[in-house]
Order: sequence, then C-alpha cells, then structure tokens
Amino acid sequence: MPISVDKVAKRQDIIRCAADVFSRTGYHATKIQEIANAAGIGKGTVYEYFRTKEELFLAVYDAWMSAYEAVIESRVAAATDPISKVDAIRDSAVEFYQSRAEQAPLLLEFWAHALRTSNPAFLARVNRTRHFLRDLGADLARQLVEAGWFADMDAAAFAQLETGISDGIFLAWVLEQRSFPLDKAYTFRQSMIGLGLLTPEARLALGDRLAGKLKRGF
Amino acid sequence: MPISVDKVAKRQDIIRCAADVFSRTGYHATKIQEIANAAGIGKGTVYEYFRTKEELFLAVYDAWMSAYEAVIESRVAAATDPISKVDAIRDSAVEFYQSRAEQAPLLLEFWAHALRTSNPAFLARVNRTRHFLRDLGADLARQLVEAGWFADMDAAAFAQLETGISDGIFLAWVLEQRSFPLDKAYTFRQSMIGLGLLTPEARLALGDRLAGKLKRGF
Amino acid sequence: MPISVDKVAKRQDIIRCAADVFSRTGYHATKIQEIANAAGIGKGTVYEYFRTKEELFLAVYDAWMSAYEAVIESRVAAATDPISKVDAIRDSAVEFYQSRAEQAPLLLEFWAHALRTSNPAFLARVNRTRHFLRDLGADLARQLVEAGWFADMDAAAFAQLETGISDGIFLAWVLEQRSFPLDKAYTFRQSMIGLGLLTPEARLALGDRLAGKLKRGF
Amino acid sequence: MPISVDKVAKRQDIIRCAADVFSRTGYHATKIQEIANAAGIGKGTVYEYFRTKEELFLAVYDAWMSAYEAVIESRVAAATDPISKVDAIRDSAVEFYQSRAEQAPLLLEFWAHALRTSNPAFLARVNRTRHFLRDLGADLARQLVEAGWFADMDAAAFAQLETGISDGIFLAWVLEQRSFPLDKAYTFRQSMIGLGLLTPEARLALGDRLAGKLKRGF
DNA sequence: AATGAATGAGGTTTCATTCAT
DNA sequence: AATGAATGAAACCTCATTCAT
Repeated sequence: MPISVDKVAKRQDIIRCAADVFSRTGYHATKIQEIANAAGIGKGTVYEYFRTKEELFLAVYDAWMSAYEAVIESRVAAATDPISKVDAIRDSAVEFYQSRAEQAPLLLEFWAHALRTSNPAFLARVNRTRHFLRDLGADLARQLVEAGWFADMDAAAFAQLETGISDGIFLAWVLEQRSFPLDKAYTFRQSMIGLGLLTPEARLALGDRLAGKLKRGF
Repeated sequence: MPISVDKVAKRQDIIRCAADVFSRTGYHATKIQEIANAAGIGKGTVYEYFRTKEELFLAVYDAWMSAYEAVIESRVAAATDPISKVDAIRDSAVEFYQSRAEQAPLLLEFWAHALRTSNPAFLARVNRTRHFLRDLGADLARQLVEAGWFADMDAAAFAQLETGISDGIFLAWVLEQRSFPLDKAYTFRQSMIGLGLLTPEARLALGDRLAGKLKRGF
Repeated sequence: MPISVDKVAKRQDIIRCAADVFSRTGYHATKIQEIANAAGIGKGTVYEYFRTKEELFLAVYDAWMSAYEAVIESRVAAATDPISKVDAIRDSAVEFYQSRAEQAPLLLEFWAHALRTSNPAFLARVNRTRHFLRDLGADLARQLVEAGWFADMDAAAFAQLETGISDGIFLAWVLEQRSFPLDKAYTFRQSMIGLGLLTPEARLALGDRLAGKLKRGF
Repeated sequence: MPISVDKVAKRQDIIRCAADVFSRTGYHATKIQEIANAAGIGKGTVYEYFRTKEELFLAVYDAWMSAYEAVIESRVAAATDPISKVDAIRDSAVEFYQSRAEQAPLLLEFWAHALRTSNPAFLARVNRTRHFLRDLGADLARQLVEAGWFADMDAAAFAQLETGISDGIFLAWVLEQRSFPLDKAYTFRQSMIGLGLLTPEARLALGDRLAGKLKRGF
C-alpha cells in the first residue's frame, strides 16, 4: 500500500512550517507546540510524521539542500558551455544564500549539531551536498583545463576548496550583517580565481576585464 | 580597591574549564554543574564570577579569540617584510584552527548564538576579530601593491573576502572530518590568490612555483 | 469547543489540594511538587491548569471567598427581616472563620501578597468580598434605620468599619490562639454596637438584654 | 564586661536599615546583602549581630512595637483623667498606624510568620503588645465604669475585643488603599462604642454629640 | 489518523549561611 | 570585629515525548 499523497503533502507542509519557526526561533528555543500551531495541527500529530524533533530538524535541512541541488542541477543542464555552467552555479549559490539569509543561524546550528550528534545521518546529509558541489566543480574545472581556459591543476582539490570558500563568504556576509552585496563579492572572488588559473592565452583575452573587477571591489 | 590577582586567576581558571566542557558537550547540553565540577568549585561559585551561562560562553570565546589575535600580532611584528607577514598570518591561522579542531562545533554554536541573541556584545566580539584581520590584511595587501608584487586592486574588499574564506576553509575541513591537511589547503589557496594578483613582472619570477603548487593539490 | 467537565473538575481538585498544602506549609514554603503529590498528579500537570504558583494562590483564595460570599448570599436571602439577615451574616462569618482557623496564616499571607504584588488582581479580589460585605451591611443598616430600630447615621461608613472590625476580631482570635469563643465575641460586639445605635424606643425594648450580654462577657 | 555602646548602636542601626528594606521589599524577597548595603557594612557583619534572617525580622518587629508601647505609656501617664487617657491611646494608635502605613504588609507577614514558625518567640512578642494594650484598656474601662460614665460590663472582654478591632480598622484602611481618613474612622468607632456603653446619665450629657458624629460618618 | 492531556527529568539561578583571613 | 568568597540546597517552570481516546 503506497503512502497516500495526503500523507506526503502533509509531511511537507509540516516541514515548511517547521522551517519557518526553526529559522525564526532557533532549534533549541523552538517548541514542537509552536510548529504544530504554525501548521494548524495538534502537537501529537507532528509525532505521527516525525519520530523526534531532531528528525524534523534533519528533514528541514534536507528539504532546503535538496531544493538547492535541484536548482543547480537544472540550471547547469540548461547551460551549454563550461563557462556558463560555472556562472549558473555561482548565480544559483548567490540566490540560494540570499534567499536563506534569515535562515543562516539555523544552518550554523545544523552544522554544529551535525558535528556533535552521534547520529551519522546529519553529517552525511551535510556532505552529500558538499560532494555534489565538489564533483560538479571538479568536472567543470577539468573541462576548462581541457578547453585551454585554465592552466593545469588539481581539479579535485580546487573544487573541494571552492565549496568551503563559498560557505565562508556566506558566513562573512551574514556575520557582518549583510553589509556588502553578496553577488558582487562572489563576482570579485570569481575574478580573482580566474586570474589565478587562466592560461597565458586566456589571460590575454580576459585578463583586463577580470583585473578591472578586482580594482573595482564590491 | 583593585580586584585581587587571585580573583582574576580563578576567573581565568573557570574560563579554561568551561572551554573544555563546552567544547566537549556543546553550549546547550553543558550544565553549569559540570563546569563547576571540572573547576573543582561549587556551582554557586561560578555565578560569583559570571552572571549567566551566556556571559561565560562569551568569556570563553573572547579568551580564544584574544589569544588568537595576540599570536598573530606578535608574529606579524616579528616578521620583517610584507610577504613574510602574510606567511605569519597564514601559519598562525592554520595553527589556531588545528588546535581548535575539537572546538569547531562550539565556534559554530557561538556564531549562531551571536546572530540570534539580542545581546549585541556577541556579534560585536565576533566582528572585532574579523575587523582586526581585515584591517591587517588590507594593510598588507596595499603594501604588496605598492611594492610591485600585486597588481592594483581594492585591498579592503580583498581582505574582507579573505577573512571569510579563511573561516570557510576551516569549516570545510571540519565538516569533512579533517580528511585533508589543513596547512596544504591554505597553501593551495594562497598560491591561487597569488597567481591571480601578481603583476606580470612578479609572475615571471614566481608564477611557475605557484602553478606547480596548484598542480600538486593537497 | 467548551472546556470539558473533567477539566473543570480537575482544576477544582487541584485548588482543593493546593489549599490544603498552602495552609499547612505556607505560600513560600510550599513546593509545587507537594501540591502535585497531594493531588495525585505530576508536577507538570499543575502547570497545565495554572500558569504560575501565584495564579494558583489566587485561585485558592478566590475559591474560599466565593464560597463565603455564596453562603452569606443564600442565608441572607433565606432570612425574612433585616434583623435576622444581620444575624445570618454574623453566623455565616463565625462559621466561616471557625472553619478557616487553620488557614488564617494563609489569609494573612494572601493579604500581604496582595499589598505587595504589582498584579492588581490580588487586591481586587480581596476588595471584591469587602465591598460585597460593605454594600450588604450598608443596605441592612439603612433598613434598620428606616424601620426605627437604629438611630440615623452614616450607613456606608458604619458598614465599611464593620467589615474591617470583623477581620480584626478574627485576627485577634487567631493570634491569641483561639483562647476565647469566637461566636461569643461576635455576639458581644453586636450587643455593643446595638446599644450604641438603637433609638431610644428600641432601647426600651432591647436595651436590657444587650446590656446583660455585655456584663456577661465571653 | 558590658557590651560596648558601639555594639548596641550598630545593632540598632542594622535594625533600622533592615526595617527599611524589609518594608520596601517584603521579608522573603529581601536579601541580607541588601540590608548590609543599606547599613554600609559587609554581609558577614550582619551575622555578627543576628544569628539568622528570622532573628533580624523579629528584632525589627520588636523595635517597632516597643516604641509604640513606650509612646502610649508616656502619653497615658501624661493624661490626668480616664477619658483623656483613652483619647491618648486612640491618638497614639492613629499616629502609629499612619506612620506605619508603608510597613503594613510587613506587619501582616510578621503575624503570618508568627503563626507559622515553631519558634514561640514570635507569637509571644506579638501578644506582649496585645496584652499590654488589653490590660491598659481593661483598667481604663473599669475606671470609667466606676466613675459612672460606662454601664457595668465585662471590662476584660471589652478590652480584648477592642485590641482586635483596632487592628481590623487598620487592616481595612490598608487593604482599601487608605481611601478613608484613619483618624475619622477611629473617632467614628469610638462614638459608637461610647453610645453603647454610656450610662443613661452620661448619655444625657454626651449622647447628642456622639450621635452627631455617627450621622456625619467619615 | 489526530489529538492534547499528562508527565517528570532537567537546568539555571538565587541566597542564607559559613568561615578563613 | 569585619569581611566577602565560597557553597549547595532548593524550586520554579519548561517541554519533548507518550498514549488513551
């Protein structure tokens, strides 16, 4: 017997409401009762869909990151060449992070929790997205090397670093209370990376434009 | 009437013990009683030195970051030219982060808390170190530009980004369970940045060495 | 959705048990756990019915005084003439106070708390009963004046004073460890008042009997 | 070796300060530290003069009531005839209560505590003043009977009742937030009592004046 | 399936009192 | 004599989770 559509829809509804409340109040300060209120259901009903508060927390994070991955996947698929694929990833990241600005503390709480809990599912979920991005980035980096845009390098290492850097910029943006434009910061970084990795030939073509961006700042 | 040396020493002792327990157990799961036990004092005594658990949390973070800043300051002062000053910062960061690997979740919790609490002292403390690093970085970047190593650029923007990137690499290292050597990752990143920013003349001198590091990965 | 009968009954049950424990131990020394034990429920359950210990305290007092008012109301309604109405009030008071002898310290604590707390509901509740008694007394006093029993006087002032005097006698009785019969004391006082207020004509009819009571004491 | 004057003076100073703080904050909410602050001494010093907080509470009450008794004693001694002695008591009571209006909740707390504690000194102290007033009142009542002003009656019972009534009026005054003039209320009551107790002869002389007061109210 | 009444472990903070200096 | 640092018992209230209906 398949799980009814209703059941799935309701589950997602709870996740959506929980995301709201968790984001606003934080994981620890959020009471299941508040989530139930937000979802317009009884407190006990939440437990029909999620065994524990922790499981619901994981579901919220999973929903966010799955959506993020899906967006990137479709945008990258729609782009035709490696360079516009890279741009698609960057744009998706900026949009995702900007739309998640209010949820930033919760992301930190989730990461902290993932590092803390004995339940390996948390860290696994965090790294699923990291690896998705890393593999995608490495693949594109290799293509750019092959296409003669980038000089030869360790694409896997590069991509792994990039994934962390992306989170770091987001973190800075949030901690500094969004006092600088996130998209400009990403472009700035991309220019710097670009200048560092371009082959001499590519530098002739693109170097000036990238250098100009670095001069302009954000 | 000056606060006695004993009082100050005991306060620091409590901070040290609290740092241990908080790191191991996490801010929320830590009970004041456990900190008191670790410090070999009564629970009430903790409250003679810190008004609330939150204040103690702040004191722990402050102690860490103040020590970090002091280390950087002295190392940078000891270095004689801009390039070795940059290396001093990088080495200090790597050492700090490596020594704080076990404390990483607590740093995340602190950041999350800083973004959540209405007490502005938390975010202020976070950003004090950020600004310290940013200003230091911007100053050095300007010197490198003037010395002809780096092409002209927005040094403030560059330094601000770098500060975030540094945290991001640490975050990646921790979330991926320290599966790569942190120092190598930092060197990799420095090479990439270097290649991007070098003047054509400097590239002639250093480019090959940096490109080699990128090829080798970490 | 009406609150279920069960909920109301349980609430009253908690009030009853709380009244017992509060009376025995005093407001401050009483632990919610003890009330829960007395009611045969969990500590948390108490908080399902009362937001705070203070609110429960108010509920206990309210229950007592509401019952007191109800008794007086019904007895006064049952009496046919002003004089027997006055007697009904006096008898009700004596019975109430005698049945509340063990609770006297708690009444004092409640009054003290009412004067202390910023929550105006406490003093309001205290004065609700006072005004009920005052208005009733003033009404009857006026009737007795009109009927020619009492000489003319300020009935409102008289009734207000009487209400306080009644509490004062109770207080004396309690502080002196009930070393005199409360009912006799009330009768004594009533005789004294009577003698003071009677019209000359009424005094001819009743004076001797009242004077005899004063001679006899209590 | 006699206790030094300094020691006695300091003890009284602490009592004075404790009276202030207790009155303002209430017995339970008052911290020894606050009393020490008010007295400009160290917390530990309080314990050099009083074994416990409870003992200090008793000392405060004792100081108040002893002063009250002393005032009455001297005023009564200064009055020459029974009627002006009665007036002296009434005036002293009104003045005492008016000056103690702010302290009323603490008096209630003290009475409640006296009824609650196993330490008999509390109730004993309360009743020492009661008996002082009762004996004084009974004595004067007997004199008034003998002088032909009052009809014969049980003077001891009368005086005992009067003592309670006096507290009751004060209680009413305080609970009703001093919404009526205390001195007028006392005069009103005295008139009522007078009218009740006067001999027929005395009534001829004084009755109209007293009846007029009852008509005027307060 | 949905609910919400019941629970009790848990945790921060307070504060009277002690006692070494 | 005076102090204040140290203590730990105490108690309110919260809230995740359970389970009978």
